[in-house]
Amino acid sequence: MSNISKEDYLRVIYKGLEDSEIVSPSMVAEHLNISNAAVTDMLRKLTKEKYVSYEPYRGIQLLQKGRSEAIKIVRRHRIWETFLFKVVGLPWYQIDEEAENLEHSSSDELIDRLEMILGYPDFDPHGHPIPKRNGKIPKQNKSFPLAKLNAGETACIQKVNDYNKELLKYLYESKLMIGNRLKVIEKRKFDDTLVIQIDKKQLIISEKISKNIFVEKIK
Amino acid sequence: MSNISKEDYLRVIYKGLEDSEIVSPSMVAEHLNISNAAVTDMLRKLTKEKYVSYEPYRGIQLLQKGRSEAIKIVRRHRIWETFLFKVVGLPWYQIDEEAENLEHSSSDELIDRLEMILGYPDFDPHGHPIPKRNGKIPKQNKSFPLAKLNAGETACIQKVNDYNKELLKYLYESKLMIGNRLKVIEKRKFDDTLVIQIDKKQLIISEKISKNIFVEKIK
DNA sequence: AATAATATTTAAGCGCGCTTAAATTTAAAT
DNA sequence: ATTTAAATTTAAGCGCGCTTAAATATTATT
Repeated sequence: MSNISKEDYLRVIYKGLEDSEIVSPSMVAEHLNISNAAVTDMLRKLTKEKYVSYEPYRGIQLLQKGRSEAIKIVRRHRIWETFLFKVVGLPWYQIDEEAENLEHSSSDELIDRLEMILGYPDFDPHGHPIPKRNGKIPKQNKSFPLAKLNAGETACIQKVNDYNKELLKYLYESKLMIGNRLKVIEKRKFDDTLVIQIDKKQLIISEKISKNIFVEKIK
Repeated sequence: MSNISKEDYLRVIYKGLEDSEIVSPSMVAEHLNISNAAVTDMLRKLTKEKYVSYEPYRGIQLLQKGRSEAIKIVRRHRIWETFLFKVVGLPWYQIDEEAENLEHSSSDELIDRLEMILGYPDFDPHGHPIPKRNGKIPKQNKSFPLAKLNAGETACIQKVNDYNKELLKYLYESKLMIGNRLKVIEKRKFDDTLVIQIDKKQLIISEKISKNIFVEKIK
């Protein structure tokens, strides 16, 4: 991988904060595939320039400047993902990778046009909200990892983590996609492996996968 | 401007060779807005890696490796330009700038899909041929700069140089676009300023502009 | 409370693509 | 042929984002 920019750091930090309270340097390093030392370096710069605040072992926080910058980048990323999926027709599991490259090379005007062509969508193909031009973020129902569902419960897939292409490919092939409904048949005590029913087929899902799928309960 | 890559150098060299026999380091420097010394540096690398051959004051030549690489980049660039114009709807004078950024961030698969969506066009919106996936380049009729046309002659605009956004904007506003027909009413001896007729209106065009417009004679 | 494991920072260094200023080469003009 | 102008290269240096290895700080374990 070539050069990682400030934008990548901010995106990863922002996405990290979407899921968990605390985002540590090592998490960032892992997502960007770089060394911890590199993250320390960049955090110093981002701190100096008031993008983030940071205390060792207490996690990274986005300051106003960093948050609004990150939202712009996430907006670009998710609009590209949606466009690549709906208009260009790239496969569901490939759009994240491609958008990651394009997001750094697009003017605001281009992004706005893509958004218009798409009809101002609220969510991207992986179920994540697309920030609006003014920074507003579409609201989503409360959701939780599929891993926490119990036997007998039914739910609907709201979003999935797109950290890993292989995971996405697996989900795609198993039809574990946004909006689909599923039911937990069995939850194995020891390793939290789930047996679920989706689309009239049964599927066995490890905890490593199910924790990346976020669902809403169905009343 | 941030970092210029090998790809930019190769694209500029290739495009330079489309128009003139000799491409010098200083021409490259000017087009990329960097110093001559930077070009010297990069030429050393490109020569060492067998992309180009080069003799001072005799111009830069593309070797096989460099030529095929350059063709790929030009292909990406021109497909993006066409897509941005026809599908996204960005203005004619803005697509070059935008494509210059996107061309470095696109997989071959993405480019191939865009090309398919466009219906495998032979030429981009500025009239330049789009190399095919296999490297083949659509043939064009012989053309020459509008500046060389004489009073009374009629011609058709085949392509325009897209080096400069302001130039393109001017051409756009004057309807000096691809395929349009024009007639030279008068050619002023001293400075080669042209008076032309296009679309029933008369236009006065300096030599600095007319040398960037390439036309075909109409029989 | 002492020790082990983990997270983070520091230090030194590297490759890249750029810069400016000075030196050199080639081409053009007289 | 000599001078002048223009193009090119060399030299020194810089900022960036990365690396690895070693040092240090925090948290977890016993």
